[in-house]
Amino acid sequence: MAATIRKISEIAGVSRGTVDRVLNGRGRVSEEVRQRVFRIASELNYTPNAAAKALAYHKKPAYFGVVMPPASVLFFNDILEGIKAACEELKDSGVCFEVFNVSNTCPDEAAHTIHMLLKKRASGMLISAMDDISVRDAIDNVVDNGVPVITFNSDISNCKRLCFVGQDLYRSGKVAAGLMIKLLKGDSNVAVITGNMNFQAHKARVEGFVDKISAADCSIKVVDIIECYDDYSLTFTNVSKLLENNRGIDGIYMATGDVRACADAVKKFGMSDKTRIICNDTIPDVINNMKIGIIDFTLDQDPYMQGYKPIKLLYENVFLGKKPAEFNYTGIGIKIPDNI
Amino acid sequence: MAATIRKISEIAGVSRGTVDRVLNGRGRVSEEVRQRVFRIASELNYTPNAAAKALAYHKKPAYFGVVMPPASVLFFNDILEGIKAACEELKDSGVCFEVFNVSNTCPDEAAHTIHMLLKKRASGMLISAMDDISVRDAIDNVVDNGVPVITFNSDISNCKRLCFVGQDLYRSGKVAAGLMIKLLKGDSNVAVITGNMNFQAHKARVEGFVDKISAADCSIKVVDIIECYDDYSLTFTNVSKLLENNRGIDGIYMATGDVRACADAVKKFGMSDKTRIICNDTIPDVINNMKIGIIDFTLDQDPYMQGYKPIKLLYENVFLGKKPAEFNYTGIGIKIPDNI
DNA sequence: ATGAAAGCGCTAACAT
DNA sequence: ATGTTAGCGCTTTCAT
Repeated sequence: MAATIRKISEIAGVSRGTVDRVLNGRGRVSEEVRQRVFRIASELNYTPNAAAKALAYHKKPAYFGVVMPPASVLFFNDILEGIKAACEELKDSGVCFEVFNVSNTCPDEAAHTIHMLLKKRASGMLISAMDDISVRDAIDNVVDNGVPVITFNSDISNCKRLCFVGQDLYRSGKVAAGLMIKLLKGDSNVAVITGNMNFQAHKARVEGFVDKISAADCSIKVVDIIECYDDYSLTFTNVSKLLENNRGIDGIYMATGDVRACADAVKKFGMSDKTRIICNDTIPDVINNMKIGIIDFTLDQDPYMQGYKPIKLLYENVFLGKKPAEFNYTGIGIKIPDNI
Repeated sequence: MAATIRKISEIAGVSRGTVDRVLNGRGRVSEEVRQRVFRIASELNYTPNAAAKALAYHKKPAYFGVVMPPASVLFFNDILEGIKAACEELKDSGVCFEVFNVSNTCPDEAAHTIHMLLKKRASGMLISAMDDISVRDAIDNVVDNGVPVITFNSDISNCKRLCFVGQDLYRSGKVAAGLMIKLLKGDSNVAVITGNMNFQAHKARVEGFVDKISAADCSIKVVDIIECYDDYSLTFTNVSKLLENNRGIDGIYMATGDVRACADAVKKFGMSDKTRIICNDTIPDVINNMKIGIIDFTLDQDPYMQGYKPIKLLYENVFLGKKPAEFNYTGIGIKIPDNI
């Protein structure tokens, strides 16, 4: 029989209310009783009963905030699906989540929302925002106030968040390389397009790709790594340069950037049969270009799970005291039109 | 505010006990009251509070049975992981699951266990067994007694089960074809190995593969479809025949069967560079053969989800009255060593 | 600083 | 056939 607050209170010779105060850090308990209760709880391997807690919180559910970009950033549509599904599952669990869409280019907006949520006495937060100092400071402030924070999709470096849920970017680059190796036989040249190598997130996939190609027993050469800063025309121009005059580019890995621009350039030069392209994420533009044979594979990062999992982890942490792993990587899915 | 049994009872002018009897079909209620209660419940859009239900069932949880092959069938290891995870999540939800491992070759054993579970008054069952008449009859008997059944991993045809969780085999064959098309350029010949074309489950993938190849604008010919009945030596012999004398086989699709036998034959003839192989499932033998370059891709059917999902669906159906979709297909994952 | 008790929505046992 | 009531484990409010 699992331990309960009642059992602990009987053993400790105090009331259930006191045990509740100790275990939930509500203060107003003598140090001696506090220690005794903690000791007994740990000896009995106490974990709170989720159903009882949920029922007790029924009238006034614990409040959580989710801070993320608007769904107009297409990719976040699927993340939102996961969030909704998790909330639905937890609807009788005594918790309630509110989503705040903030700009994904102006970090101050995120920081501001985070401060607001702390004021509103949120019991926890889920955050997907730019890796900026203002966001980092806001998060650290929240955590210092005893409120846990989980980052998802894109991590915030060196902050006090509880954990991160998202893709292992380096590994994703390796998968892309593994695929490229299967597609290209014999001596071949590939180019890599990314956003900005000064951003760790834009660099990681490139490194994974290059490392895997170097380590593999294959005759592929990475002939170019081009930063296009997520810009359409810059990408179009650069890819066009790669393809024109038949310079012998056999494959392109779009690590980060505007896939449509790349596809358009390939179409313009009629190189779709000669040039193998691997990119990321499963959004309409990519799907369409895969269907017409411009793009060979896209790597999916399971956005649904990137929404679903953080909600569950935050709930489990706050309500059940579970400690998540620091990094919760979502699967790296290889997609062609048939298995989307 | 969500409707509760109390609110319904007040509107209907009956006691909460009576409402409980109606909504849970415990009988001993007049037809007139029954109808009134149902009408009010539906008008208020009533759904039971999961936490309250869980707490009430705390002392005597509802009992569910899981009937499936032993974990010595390697593939079921991962399914069991999913089952365990789901059970852990539901541990305070007033339900309890017991797993029964039965032979996957002798269907009577499964049927017998199913009957036993009905006698033990199980509130629901999860079943993965041979598609045999004895199992079908046992399931129908259980369902006729008002106990829901969900099949998983392999479906039981034409039975009264609530739903199925597992792979869309036909679609899986199409994905294999999609990959083969990417791997083979120019005129090429592929062979398909399966178990027994009289079994719908062994036939479906082959059909998906062949249909996709036919529909695609490619110059691949399916030159042979060979039944090997999951037998090692038969598979080894047949694959050897395909490869010896350099008969121009460029690809092999192992739809169903002994992958190790196929890999061994390819090794024997030293054709690993020339012959592209696509198979199914992510088990040690397959992983090892992918790492050494014998197998190019394997298609994963997300066994973890095939264990996790049925548990959740059964719980949600019995406890929360949710109707699942009839077919719950798990993802078709394309795997190479880098993304396992 | 600590205790006592009501209540969250549902079930089950008992009473009528 | 229907009503009444005592829990399930936890939180919260009110006393002391």
